[in-house]
Parts: sequence; structure tokens; C-alpha cells
Amino acid sequence: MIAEVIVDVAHSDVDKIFDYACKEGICAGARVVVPFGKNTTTGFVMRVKGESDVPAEKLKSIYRADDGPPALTAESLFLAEKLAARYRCPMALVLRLFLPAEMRTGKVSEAYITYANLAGDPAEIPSRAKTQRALADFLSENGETEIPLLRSRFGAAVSALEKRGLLVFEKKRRFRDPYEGERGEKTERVLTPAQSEAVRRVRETEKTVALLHGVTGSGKTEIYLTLIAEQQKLGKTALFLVPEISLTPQMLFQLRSRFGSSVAILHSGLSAGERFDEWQRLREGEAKIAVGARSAVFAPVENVGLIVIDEEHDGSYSSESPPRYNTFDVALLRARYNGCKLVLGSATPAVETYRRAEAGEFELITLPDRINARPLPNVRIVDMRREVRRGNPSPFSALLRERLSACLAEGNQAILFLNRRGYAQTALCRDCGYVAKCERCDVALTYHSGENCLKCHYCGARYRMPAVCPACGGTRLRYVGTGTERVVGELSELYPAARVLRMDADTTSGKEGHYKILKKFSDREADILVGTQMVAKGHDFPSVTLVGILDADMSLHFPDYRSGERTFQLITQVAGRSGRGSEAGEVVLQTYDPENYILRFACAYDYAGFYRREIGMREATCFPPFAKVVRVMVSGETDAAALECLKEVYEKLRDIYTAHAEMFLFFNKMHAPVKRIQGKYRYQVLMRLLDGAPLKAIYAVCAEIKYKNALVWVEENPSNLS
DNA sequence: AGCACGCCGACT
DNA sequence: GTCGGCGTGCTC
Repeated sequence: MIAEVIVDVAHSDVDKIFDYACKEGICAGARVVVPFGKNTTTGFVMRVKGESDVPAEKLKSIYRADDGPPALTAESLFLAEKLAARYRCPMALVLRLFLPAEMRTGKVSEAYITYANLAGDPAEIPSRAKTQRALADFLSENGETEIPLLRSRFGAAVSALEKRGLLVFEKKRRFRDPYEGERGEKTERVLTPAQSEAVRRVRETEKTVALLHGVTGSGKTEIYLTLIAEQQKLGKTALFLVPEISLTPQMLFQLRSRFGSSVAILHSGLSAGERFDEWQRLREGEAKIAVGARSAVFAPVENVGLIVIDEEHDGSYSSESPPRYNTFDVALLRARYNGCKLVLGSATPAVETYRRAEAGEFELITLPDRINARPLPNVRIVDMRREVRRGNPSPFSALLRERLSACLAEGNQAILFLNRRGYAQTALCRDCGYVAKCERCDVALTYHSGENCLKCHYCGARYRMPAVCPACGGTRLRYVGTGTERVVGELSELYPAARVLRMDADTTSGKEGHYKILKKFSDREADILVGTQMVAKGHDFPSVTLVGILDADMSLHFPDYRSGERTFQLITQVAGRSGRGSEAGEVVLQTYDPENYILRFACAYDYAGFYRREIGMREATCFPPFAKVVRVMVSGETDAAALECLKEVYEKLRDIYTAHAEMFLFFNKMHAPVKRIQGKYRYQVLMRLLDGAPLKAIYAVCAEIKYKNALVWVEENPSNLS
């Protein structure tokens, strides 16, 4: 037999099928070890065939294959081929998505535990050996038991009994269980009429995709769980995808209490062994419901009955490193392959998603009301220009301070949202205008008061905070721009009695870092939670009655066509944290641009109004979904290398442009907005293309340009234009 | 990606 | 005369 093998080497030169001779019994999807050049490498069998076109003297044999079922299912192989073509990247790189990393590198393997049971006649035990007799009695009563447990209870008697030949041993597979044994209470809630109607519509629609557009707190999760339970009863599997941050243990316990051990969890917080075992449980059919972030869309389940993408608009569903896949695209392929439904849920759907739903491509299901009929919190806009004019330099407006005092006096909790970590945006010299910059990146450094240092948020470099200006020797170094650290500092001065927690990338490192802070807050060990956008997502704190949005403009003026959309989503999400319990909630939104339409629609919870305005704008200015933004990035070791490479890229792309000028709305080369990151000089060719433009040719041009000290890659509708 | 083969500069 | 620089080409 001949096996067509993709070797697990991520390089375009070897991104092709290699034929190997193999014995019968090896099938498609199997992971194999093969001789390759002077090396030995692992690979994947894509297909098995009778004969090969490769001359016999070149053909080598597979060394060995994993035992058990093939690592990759037929569906995985199908998806891999589609994705490699769509995202134009080596097959090996795509195949890696389907396996836990720890399995590929061979760092972990199955864990086993040895069980002992009684063999032979316990009457042989002398009556003076009381512990041995007790052990024998225990085993005859309880049957086979794990050795470690026996040793802890009966000590040396285990070995003694073994010497008498009265024990038999059996090794069994042990699945390492994340959050072992933890379960929530059984929560089988009765659906509201609106929820039942939503479930019915998903069930009955002819369309593959349903968009569940429900305001925050409208009970979308219960709808997902009901739909998943239905599929489980039919013996089918399900994928439940959530943004990384919403995978809080509370959510997992809720799922576990509902579905028991048939839920497997796949996310970055697990240990290598746990992730490996959870994956294996899915692959072997032991677990049928895969819950996880983006990468869980590749979960190795067969016979999928439902796929859910919660918080569909969330940016974390697009991968930023190659292969730059989009979770929705993969999920849609899987839904079609399995003939099942794909449910998208959001309070603030992505503009592009909503447009497709509105056009009838997706079933659009709207849930306009909160589940407990609580009104959405009232949002008040504060004009920060007036605060400045009144001589208030602090990050808190008078209104916010007044509401915060009231909130604390009533014994409630508050969340303050500011999308900037650190203490101050940067350190500036009042005498000469010097701004501290990173040595390897073209960005200003952020001052962190906790470590009293300057940090680069692009490369992570740390610098000592200078005592005097390095440029002019002046002593008037000032901190400009407020970050979460500074907010916490000012709060402790304003409200010395209040307990303040900070949640941002600096305080949530380590395993379950997010969880620890959220748990503290939900256990009421703090009164105020200050944080970056990670406080905005999906948490349910019934005692929070005030949300303060300190600088609503920050994401609004991001140089990106999606900044308005992102701001609307962020404000709606964070506002939704307020008033989820029995008391009404309120929101104070601070801005320097109080007339801005995005903010106005967000305050009124008017998604439809926002959408109309935004889609009209996109159409008028020819931005996605009416055109595609394509950027070709060039990054070089030196400025000269990058420029030389850029020149060739630009000339070749210009040929395509001149031949199809009518398809190009925009075409130009320029510096990347951040000219240097991690010592690499960056340039870009920016394009905006109409449907039908020769994207393939653009990719082809970029693939053939090879410089020894410069890199070229293509990004479509990039979400981060730095 | 690795690794070998192969052709030009400064060293015992 | 050789040791070693990294450009080029191959891996079933």
C-alpha cells in the first residue's frame, strides 16, 4: 500500500504530498513517523492508495503509526484541505490546528493508574495480620481500587498481600480533569415564552445559520443550553464557542451541572495534561460537548448536531497569527459538512453579520427584553470639555463622583472601565518636549507605577524611569494620559474606605488570573472594579449598580474603519454589567465628543439606529462589507532591506493595479502606522478592493518575493492596523 | 525546516 | 595550501 503523507514541517518548500510505502491497516488521518531526508519526522496520512508515480528507488517506508483511532477524523482532513486553500498557508500549519500542541511535541501522553483487586483465597492470610485482612475485606466489598488510595489507607499491607499472590493488578486510563469534581447547582430553568420561541425558530428554520440578537441579560445562554441538550438526546455532539475571557469557571460549572462529564473544555488555562485528556475524551466519543475559545472550533468530535458562537462580534474569533482563520468560516464549513445549525449570538452583532442576517442569508431572531423585565440601565453622557473648563483635571467628572459616592453609600458595587493599562500613557518633559520611546519599537513607553518603570506595550521591554529628562536634563518630567493604575490611586484618595480591585493584563497573569479577581469581586471582597475591556464581557454581578466609562473616545478615534462599531459594542457590553440584580443600574459615560452619533446610539441601546447609520456610512465610503481592505505588510531587519523589498512588492502589485484599476478603490504604499516593532522596520501597501478583484494574483506576487532579511505577508480586513 | 553540496576569502 | 562563510537545492 501507498500512503500520501504531509510531513509536519511548516515550510512552503515541503508543503506537498510525499508518498510512502506502508502496510495494510494504516488509514487516512493517521499520525505517522517517517524517514524524511536525513531526518525522521512526523506526518499525517491524507489518503491511502494502491500505487505511486514516484520511482520505486525513491520510495521509503513509514516507520510506525500511532495506535488507536486515527488522530484526524475524515471531517478534519476535509476541513484542512479547504482551509489550506482558503487561507493560503502550508497544509502542515493547518493540520496543527486539529491537535493539541502538547500531542504534537510529544511532551505529554496518556496517564494511567493501576488498580488492584483480590485474587485467590483470603483465608490464606494469617489471623494476626489484621491490616492485611482489613484490606482483603475492603477489596471484596468495594471491588478493584486504585493503588494510591489503598496505600494511604492500608500502608505496607498492600505489598504484603501482593507477596502472598493475593492481588491482581490492572492499569487503566486516567483522564486528568480540569477543575476536578467542581459542579454548580442543577439549574434547569423554565424558558420564557421569548426563549421558547427562539428555540423553536432555530429548530425549524431552513437556514443553516441563525443570528440570535438579544440585549444583554436576555437569556441567550439558556437558549444555547436547551438546543445543545436537544442534540445530546439525539446522540449528537455540539460545539459551544465563547470568547476566551468568558470561559470563567462559573460558566464551566453551569455546563457541567447540566451535562456532566460529557462536556470537555478546551482553553489556554488548562495544563498540558488536562488539555490532552479533554481532547482525547472528545476524540474517543467519551465527551460529546466541546466548550472553548476560538481553537475549539477544531474539536475532534464527529456527528455534530449544533454549533454555537456566543458573542459573535468578538475580535478574538479571528486568529492574528497564521493560519489567520476566522472561526465563523470554519464553523460554517463544519455546519454544512454535518448538516447542522450554526447559532450566532450577540447583543451587538458585527455589522457584517447583521447585514447578512437582514438580507435573509441568516435566520434573524431578536430578543428585545431582559429576562427579569428589568429596564436597561440609564446612561448619562458627561461632557468632559466642560469639566476641564471648570478646572477639574481628575479622570472623574463631578457627576461620576457623586454617583460613585451614592453607590458606595447604598452598599452596592461599581465598575469603572478605562481601556488603557499602566499608570500614565507616557512620560513627557515639560521643558523640551521629550517623550520616552522604546529602543526597538516606534512607540511611546507607558509608565507603570507598580514597578516604577516604563514599559513598551508592543514588545514588553522594560526601562528604568529616569529621574531627569534624558534629553535636556530637566526635572519637570510629567505623566500624561490616565491608565488603570492611576485611576486606582486616585480612587483610594477620594474614597479611602472603598476597597478597589484592578483587572487588566498586568493583574491577570498566571493560571486562572482572571477568575481570581472576578471571584473576589463577586464575593464582595471589593467595592469598585477598575479595568480595561476585560471587565466588559459577559460577567454577571448582581450587586453592581453603577458603571463608569471614563474615556469613551479612546476606541472611537482609533484609525480603523471598525472603530465606531467597536466603540458601540464596547459601551453596550460594559453598560450591560450594571443593574443585573434586583436594583436598577445606571451608567455614566465620559467623553470629549458628546454629540458623537455612535455614543448617542449606544446610550439609547439603539442597535438598529446605529446599524442603519453605520452601514450607510460604509456604503458611501466603500468600506467593508462593500469592499475589502487588503494590506500587504513588509517587515525588514534594516530600514534599507525593508525599503528594497517594499519597492519590489509595490512594483509587482502596481502591475496588477494598472491592469485592473476599476477594481481598486485605493492603492498606495506607505509606512506602517507603527514604523518599527521589535527592531523590525515596517512598511505597507494598502488597498481597497471591490468584489471580484484579483486577490489570488496579489497573494501569488507576495508568495514569490523572497528576501533574506525581509518578510512579506497579506492581511484581509485586518482588525489591527498597527 | 534541516541538511548537504559547493564555490570564494583570511589563516596555520 | 586548508577552514569556513552562507547561497542553492532536495527531501517520497
